[in-house]
Amino acid sequence: MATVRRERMTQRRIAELAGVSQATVSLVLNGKADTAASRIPEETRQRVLDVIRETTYVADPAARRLAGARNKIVGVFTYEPAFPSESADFYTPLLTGIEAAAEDLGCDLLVFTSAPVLGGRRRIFHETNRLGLADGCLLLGLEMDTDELERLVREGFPFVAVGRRDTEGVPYVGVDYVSASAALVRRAIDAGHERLFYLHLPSTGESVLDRQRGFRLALEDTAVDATLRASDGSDLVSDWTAIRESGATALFVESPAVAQSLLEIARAEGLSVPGDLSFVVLGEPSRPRDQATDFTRFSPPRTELGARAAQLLSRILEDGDQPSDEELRVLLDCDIVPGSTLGAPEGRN
Amino acid sequence: MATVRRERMTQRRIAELAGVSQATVSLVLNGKADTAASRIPEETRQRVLDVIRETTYVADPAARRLAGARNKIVGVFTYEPAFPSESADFYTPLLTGIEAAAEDLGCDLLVFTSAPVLGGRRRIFHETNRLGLADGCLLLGLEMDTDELERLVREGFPFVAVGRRDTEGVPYVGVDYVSASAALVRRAIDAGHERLFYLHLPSTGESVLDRQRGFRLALEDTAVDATLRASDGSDLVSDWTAIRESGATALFVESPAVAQSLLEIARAEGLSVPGDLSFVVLGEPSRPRDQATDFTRFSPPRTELGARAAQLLSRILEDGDQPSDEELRVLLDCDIVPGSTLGAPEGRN
DNA sequence: TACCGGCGCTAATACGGATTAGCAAGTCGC
DNA sequence: GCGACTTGCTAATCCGTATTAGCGCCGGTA
Repeated sequence: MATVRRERMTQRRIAELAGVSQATVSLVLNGKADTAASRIPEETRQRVLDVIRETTYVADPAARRLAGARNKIVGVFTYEPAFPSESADFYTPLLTGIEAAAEDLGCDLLVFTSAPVLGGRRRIFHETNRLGLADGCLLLGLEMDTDELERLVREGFPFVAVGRRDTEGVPYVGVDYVSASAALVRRAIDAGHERLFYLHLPSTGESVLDRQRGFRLALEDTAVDATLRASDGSDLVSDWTAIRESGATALFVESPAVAQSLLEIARAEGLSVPGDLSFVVLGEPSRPRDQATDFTRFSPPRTELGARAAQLLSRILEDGDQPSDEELRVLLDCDIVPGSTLGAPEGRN
Repeated sequence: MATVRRERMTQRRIAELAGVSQATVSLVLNGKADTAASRIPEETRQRVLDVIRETTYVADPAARRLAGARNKIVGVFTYEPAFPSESADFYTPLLTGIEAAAEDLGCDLLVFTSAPVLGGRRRIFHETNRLGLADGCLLLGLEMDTDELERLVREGFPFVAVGRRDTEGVPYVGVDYVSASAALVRRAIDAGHERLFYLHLPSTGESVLDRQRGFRLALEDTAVDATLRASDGSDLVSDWTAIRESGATALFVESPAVAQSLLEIARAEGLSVPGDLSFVVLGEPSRPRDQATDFTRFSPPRTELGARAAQLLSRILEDGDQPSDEELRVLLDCDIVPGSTLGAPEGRN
């Protein structure tokens, strides 16, 4: 026999029922200790709270937001759709961390799936963007639009990028790909390789550039020879030709999928791995198919990345102590996975 | 030399810049053809639009929402955390479909990660629930709280459950587990099995009960003997004992993980599958480990499930024609995967 | 000339909650 | 007995947008 109440509960109705004013209800709910709220006696407070409990009233978040209050809503913007299988393995661990942190912090996640694709990439700022509903925002993606980042900084909208960003004033939690890449290159050099080849992605995203930086860094002050080549994996045959012509004994590949394909080509040609050719993957294992081989590689702590980013954003949103400049730009260490595709060169050529 | 504008762009400022009133700006942006908006001449409209473009103004979603407009925000409530690996394989396909549909519909997703766990399960209604921010909500989970569903119905909050629900007035998109389960049982019977065993989950969730219903349905008017037993998989030894004592030649198991474990036990005891014992899984393949075996099973169209649910919700939210009662309660067909674990009984006992 | 209707717009208000200034009544001090 | 202070609350305002009633003006009509 439940009465159908079509009208929403509001503070005004709560106030009527409790015999107080709307302001009092609001004060009971949000009042800081040092304001008028402190002057509301326990008895009144309880009366209001009782009514709220009976009516199961909850404040309208839009109204709160409009009035300038925080809502504990964290925006999540992904530069590509997050769930489809192509990108799922990239985003899922991040989202796992973000979700866990959000749950911990009592935040909801607003996923901006509606962002339209313009110029081949999703845009944050578009005519119906709903960024403003969130208290702040997490940005995920291999590459991000510099203009948009700058605009966010300029407008003072609180956000944290997942992945290191060059853009000034952008808070981020990233992975130290420079060190991790350099460490892997040094392993190869230590194993005796003198001629390396790096097949990297054509992107100019920070993480891609960082890997190249690390790669070059490890070569400094050595006599080791290296060839770099950009490839999107669409013409593996010519990639493979270039690799063989370089005479490299150790092949670094950024894309795990490409690495797997090249490995299959190598084996098909009768090469032994790592005897004739060592493989090192400077990318993140993703789809199961690419995990068929236990590549020598690194393993970025993606779940932690997501969680740390969410926590950083939450700190930025807090009223209290603001993170220092260093705390706003965090790099996490990347584990090295020894794998089985890096060995000493057999040096028969 | 970007001037630091701390203040947000508003319609009022746009109005000043364009030399019109705030109302005009709003009308230009949202005006329906049959209202005052139709009387704004093209010239003025363009002047306003120009300013909007220059300033890259976007409306504050909170204010829009407060003023009664739709926000194109679809709430997503999961009864368990959605991303962690235990449940990822259940939720991910659903979310894939939901995300795709949401993108298509221009909606954002509000994931209620903050819902606190009370009494072993997440609660929709809690002191700080932000359901109201979304236009409507999708509910995901194996089991849902009937009281909460009833309350949603009573309050007239638009929502769609993923999975069939018994609760009256609940719109859902579910899977026809009854038919799919019955079909698998009939296959077993057709293969010559006369003694079946069904190890089902102890849950009383609709999908779990539907499988039992389908199981029993296929037995009607047959002489086939069947044993049902609830198990949460924590005591496989006694489960196994019960199975063997029943003399069943075909074993139906709801949990893929439990099925895999039992299969290993069976093989360890020297039983051949499906020769000595057929296995049929009445559950959804989830973790990779459980996909080690090509079980005879069904395969619910989970991605489609998510997409259809999102689309249904969107229709409910539309102003136009409301879905009929039948359209509010959709059951999708479930594919049967022949697999390799169901065969004719060798009947040597 | 007085009236009517359409045009182009604006003033005013509603939405629900946060916040501040301040009112009325009581208490205290002297 | 009067001011000062405290207590317990409320009125009023603001947030940014959507929407409706309606104003002033103009051309046309009777």
